Amino acid sequence: MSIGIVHGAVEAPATLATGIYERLKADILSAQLEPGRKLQLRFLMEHYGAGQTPLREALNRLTTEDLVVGKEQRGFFVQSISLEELAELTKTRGWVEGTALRESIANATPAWEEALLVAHHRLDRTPRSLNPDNFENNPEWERCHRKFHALLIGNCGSRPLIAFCEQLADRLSRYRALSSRKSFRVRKVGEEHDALLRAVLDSQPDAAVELLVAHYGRTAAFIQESIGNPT
Amino acid sequence: MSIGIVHGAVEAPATLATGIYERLKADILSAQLEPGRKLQLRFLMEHYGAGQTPLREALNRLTTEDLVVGKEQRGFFVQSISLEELAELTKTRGWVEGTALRESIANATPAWEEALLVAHHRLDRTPRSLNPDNFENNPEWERCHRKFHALLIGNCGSRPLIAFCEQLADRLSRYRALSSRKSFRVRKVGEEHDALLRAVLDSQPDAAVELLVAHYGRTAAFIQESIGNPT
DNA sequence: CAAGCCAAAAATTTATAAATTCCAAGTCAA
DNA sequence: TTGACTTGGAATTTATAAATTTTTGGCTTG
Repeated sequence: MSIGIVHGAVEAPATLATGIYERLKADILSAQLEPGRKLQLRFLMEHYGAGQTPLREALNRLTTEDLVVGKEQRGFFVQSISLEELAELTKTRGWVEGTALRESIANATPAWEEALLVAHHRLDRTPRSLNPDNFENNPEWERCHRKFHALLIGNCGSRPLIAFCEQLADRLSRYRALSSRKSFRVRKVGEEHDALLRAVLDSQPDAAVELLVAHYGRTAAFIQESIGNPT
Repeated sequence: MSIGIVHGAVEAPATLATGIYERLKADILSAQLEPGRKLQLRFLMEHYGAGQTPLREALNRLTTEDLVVGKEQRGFFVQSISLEELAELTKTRGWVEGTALRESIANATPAWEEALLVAHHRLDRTPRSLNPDNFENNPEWERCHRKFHALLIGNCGSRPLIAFCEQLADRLSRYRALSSRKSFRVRKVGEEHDALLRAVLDSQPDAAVELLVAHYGRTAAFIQESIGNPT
């Protein structure tokens, strides 16, 4: 999910199909298109203002990413969610990002450590909520958070692994979006990031991986609770 | 790359697009469509006997799997290969299948161990070459081999991880196809599989993972040699 | 009440049109 | 004369509109 920013301006996608793809993906990840929903072409054409071909292409790409399921001859649906999948994704993310983080630390360079430090600083500075009283999700914080985590594993030296981690993060972000829609309570994660950063900069892979896995585990438990108990 | 066999008959894909997708994927993996080749719609339409839309859908799916690259407004190309990617894929496969195998062993059940035993037996029984004198790749052996390796990691309890392993195996199979095209020498892998099976059945995860990683490492070295030195 | 048929809706595919890129020939300046 | 830059047309990709299947849900009929 790369954000195409060039000199402050959003780079226009060269083709309609990729534009639709990005918008559709964003709408699914933010759960504006809710899990299980049927994606009828007529509706999509009207909603996104495009013909069938670009839509069909976008849907096919998302199918490979498991965000959309295509039942043959019966149309496309937003992939449905389940507590089981949440657990499976979290478990897998822990394993995979664990090895990626270990490799990243093993390959550590000053430049990487400094980038990590900066990303953490920015994350720390960015307010979690747009509104100090009522929680209102701050997309800028989301970006910083994502960037920080991407950087943690980004030094592992395997582009396929990084891409897989991104995919897992995408699939999990849908659960987070649903959670924050139901519950206005917010978990404090600042300390967890602090400890993680310290372990990484101190070259303590075992501790770092343990902290990372625990971090994801707590997020999953939090989400599970807020989704399981409808408010 | 699931082979759709039901009661001995190949299940016909419900839609043209998925049929094309499977054929195109097979042709890319077997390197009949060579790396870097431009995939012109006119040629594909003629060659696969289909319209543009199903082809376009297939290409878009393959794009997400990194088997095809789509340059915007400039068409589609078979993903090119490089020794660098070979190394990266091999390394990643070792890491990921390593953790998957560990989990599989941790979750071991009698049924799984027996399935593994059977798969190994079948692999052992199937001749590597169709022709005893000159090497001629036996697709049945390929299937058995793949099945054995899939089973090894298939008990890990994470469908996303299994899917990722399959994708890595797909991307690597292209290199193997190119290698066996250039060199008629064949590596003996029977003993490696034997040792691997024994370590798994003896519940020795460390040894098993080491054997698996070494197995993939040797395969990569073999391929690298035969591709690097054109015969 | 179940099975089968018919009409409407929806997905898939083909055919047509529009937009973009590519290539080569030609022009101009150095 | 050479090299870089433009220009026109052909080829190709992308998008829209129309046609073809396939499914679905209701209705009739046994």
